[in-house]
This record gives sequence, structure tokens and C-alpha cells, in this order.
Amino acid sequence: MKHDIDPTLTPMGSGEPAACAACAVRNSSLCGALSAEELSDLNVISRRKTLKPGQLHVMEGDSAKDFANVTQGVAKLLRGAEDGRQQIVGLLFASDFIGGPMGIGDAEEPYTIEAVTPLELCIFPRTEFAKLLERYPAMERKLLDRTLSELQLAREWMVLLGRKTARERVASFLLHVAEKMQNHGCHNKIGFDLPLGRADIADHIGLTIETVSRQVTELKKLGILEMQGARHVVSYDMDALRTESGF
Amino acid sequence: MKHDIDPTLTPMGSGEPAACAACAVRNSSLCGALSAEELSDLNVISRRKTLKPGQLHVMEGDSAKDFANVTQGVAKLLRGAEDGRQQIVGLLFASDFIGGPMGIGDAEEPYTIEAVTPLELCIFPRTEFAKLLERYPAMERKLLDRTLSELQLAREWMVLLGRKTARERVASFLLHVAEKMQNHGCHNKIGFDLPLGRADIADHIGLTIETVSRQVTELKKLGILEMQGARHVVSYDMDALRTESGF
DNA sequence: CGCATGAATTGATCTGAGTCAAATCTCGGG
DNA sequence: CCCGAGATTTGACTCAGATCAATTCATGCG
Repeated sequence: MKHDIDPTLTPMGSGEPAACAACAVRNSSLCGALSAEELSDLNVISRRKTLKPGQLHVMEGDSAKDFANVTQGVAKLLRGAEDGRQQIVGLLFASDFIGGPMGIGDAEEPYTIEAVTPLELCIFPRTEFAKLLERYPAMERKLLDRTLSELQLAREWMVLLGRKTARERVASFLLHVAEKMQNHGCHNKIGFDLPLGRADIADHIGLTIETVSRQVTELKKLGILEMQGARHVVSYDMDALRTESGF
Repeated sequence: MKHDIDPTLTPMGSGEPAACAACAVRNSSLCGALSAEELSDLNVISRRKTLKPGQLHVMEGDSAKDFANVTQGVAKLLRGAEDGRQQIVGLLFASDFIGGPMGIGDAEEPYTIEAVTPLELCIFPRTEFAKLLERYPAMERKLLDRTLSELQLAREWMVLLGRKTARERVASFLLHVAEKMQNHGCHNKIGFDLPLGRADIADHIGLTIETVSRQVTELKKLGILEMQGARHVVSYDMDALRTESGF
């Protein structure tokens, strides 16, 4: 457990006037809905937060204090039971937005959010950000669009968890990560890194570590992919991987 | 397969000026965001659609033509594979809103929607409804809130599908339905009807018909509930049911 | 550069839920 | 009220994936 290490918080705002403008996810995140001038409204309320792998951003049950944007790295969204069983209900990549219940009043964090790689967040106090959403409908619309795609993804995952075999789950997971992580390669052959270890993969696709491992081995034997270390995947045939991923 | 029976479509609008005002889900649906006068904007574009159990409202892959409100009955939202496996990714009850991707352009229906009980929908043409959303931010906000709760529910279901045992799944499902269906009873003892048959329950919680049936039998043996016919549940101890439902 | 430690793989065995196959129940229609 | 089709339950057996138990591998550190 490395959960006790304190994350780093850096104020932005007036000191760095162009912080938002220079942001790596400026265009792909919610902020993309704002013009350069409007952006300064956001700039003044934002703070940067840096987390090391394993550190928690928020914990299930905490009172929700702010919204955030992921500017770098990968985080996992998880729900756990006392007995150790846990389910990763989502992964957060650069430009993803964090902000569960939108009501203005108090609210509880529905999930624990933990950094899986070094993580950089841009956080906004809850009430102030809510005001901005009201002022800039384009941003609220963008949030709605994103929420709808997350809903769709969650339901996709319900199909995976409810009806797919172990093989199909692993193949689907690899395809999902390949899409999200910048990868090199072309056509049918690409390489990419897994942000998660086997334990987290297992918790995301509803299997055990051992089963994940065995399925990866089988995909290697089928000549569909090759591992370079435990984290780097090279797929020789993405189409075949797609076939293995089921419907 | 009863899918070929045509549903009934009735125009509303000018002929029935007060149609919306008299609507059963007036206050609990999105429309609750509108004042009595504003409601007429909605009234003129809405049509009523009636489906019998088993009839489809839309099919996965169709081009999305409209949004809708459920005014009565229960529908299931499902995604299927060619080989017969299918997963119910959600249930729609009275006052739930139907409208997947919000973009103004063309879009595909992501799921098949099928009536499980006699169903009554209030449908709105896609583009016209989108315009109304822009005109009435309160309605758009309400849509965002609803979408967020659906996302939360979907993730809850991911936990069920990914980590819960058969017993826990059946108990969780019963609790979910008990909340959604109007039920009579008090305290710890309540009775309610299951809108779904065993096959649909199985497809919703990622089990087989037989396993669902066996788990229901066991819950009976434990004295937690009693069945009156296959569809009516009487639970003598909701707390015990909650315990069985796992985390 | 070797060593230690946690992560990943592999193997052997077990088991919860699936599959296949009958009963049995239920309920609408005649 | 009875009948029959479809839904549900029950039973016997199987199997995919879990569990338990060693290896083997990778990587960071002294």
C-alpha cells in the first residue's frame, strides 16, 4: 500500500497566464469548448495535481470536492468489497473528465480513483466549475456528449462481463487499450504498452490473474501477438485479434 | 417471434392541447423541467406509440430517428450476438428517457429496444427535440443528470457481472426491481411483480435460466421470499435479501 | 554485475455455473 | 372447467475458469 504518500498540488492561475492555453489536452478535453479568452475563467480556478502510481485521487464514499481533467497518465476507477473482490469500472486516460454526480449540493464519490501510471490532473473546485458549466452551454453540451459515450462504453463492458469467454475478454481488452494508448505501427501490425499489470487487467475484465496470463499465452501460441516483457504487446494481426474478441 | 406486428402510432399535438399536461410522467420525466406554457412546444412535436410485449421499438444498427419517453410499461435494452448470446444492458421504466447519441448528425441505434410489458412511449423527432434542448437549458441539465445516473447504474451492474456470485446476482436483481416497480407492503416485508421472465432475468444478470431458477428456489428455502406464480414475489425479509446481494 | 523481491507464468486440482434432458407448473383459450 | 403450449423447475453430468501451489521471470538496488 503506497496510499499514504501525499500527492503534489500546484496552484496555476494568475502566475501562469497561459497555463491552460499550453495544456496538452487543451483541445481534446472539455476545455476545447471554450475560446482563448473564456479559457482564463477556467485558468483562475484550476490547480495541478500530481500523483505517483498507486496513489489515490479520491476514495469511494468521500464527499466530492472537485472535478478534474486528466492531463497525463492513466488512472483506474474502482469499486471494491471488504473481502478483497474488486471491479475496475473504468480507466481514465489523458483528456478524460472526472466528475461523478453533478448536483450542486453535497455528494459522495461513487468510486475510488487511483493512479496506475504517474498521473497529472487539472482540478477544479466543484461549485465554481458548476457555475462555469452554466455560463458556457457549449461546455455543458460537451460534458453530456462525453457522459453518453462513457455510458455506451460501460454497457459495452457489461456485454463483455456478462457474456464473453475468457479469451474474448482478453482480446477485447487488448483492443481497447491499443485504441487508447498511442501506438506505433500500421495496418494490421502494431505495438503498444499495457498501462495495467495482470492483477488490474483481471479486475477490469472479471477474471483472475492466472486466467489472464493463460489467455495471453494462448494468443501468443496462435501467433496473434508477442510480448516484449510483461507490459509491451506487439500484435502481428489485429484482425485476428478482433475475431478473437467476439461480437 | 412477434416482432413483425406493427406498433400503433397516434399523433398528439394540436388535437389534444393538454396531452402533455395530463401525462402520467409529466413531473418525473425530462418534461418536468418545462413550465406549463413551454410544454406546448413539446406537445406539438410529440407522438404516442404503443407496443405489445415482444415488439421492437428500435433495432441495433438502425439509423436513429427519434428520442422518446416511456410513459407506461417496461422495455429492455439489449445487445446481441449472432450465436444467440445476448446481454440486457438496461431496463426502461415509466418516465425513463430513450435517446442514445446526441449529436445532431446521423447516428446508429446502439441497442435494440423491446417491450417486455405493454408499452407506451411518447416520441419526439430527433432534430426537433435537439432544438428544444438548446432552447431550454434546464431540460438539457436534467438530461445530463439522468445520463449520469444511468452511467452509475451501468457501472454498478459491471460490478454485479464481473464479481458477484449467482446468489448475489439474483438477490441484487430482485432488490433492483423491487425499487423500480411500485410495490405494496411495509418495513421489511414487501410484494412486487417481476416484469421479466426467467430468460430475460438471466440475460440481464449474466446467468442461465436454470441457474436463476435454482437460486430463486434456494432463496425460498432460506425463508427470504416466496413466489406466487412465477412472476409475483413476496419477500419476508428485505434486509436478508440485501445481505444476500453482496456488496 | 549479481541478488532479492514482487510480478508473471505454469501446473494440478477443484468447483460453481453451464449444458442437456426430463418432469412439472401455469395460464389463456376453447 | 379442461387442455395444451410455453415457461419454469429439477436432476444428472460436464467444463471453463477459479484456486492452490510451485517455478520462472524481470527489474531495481546495493
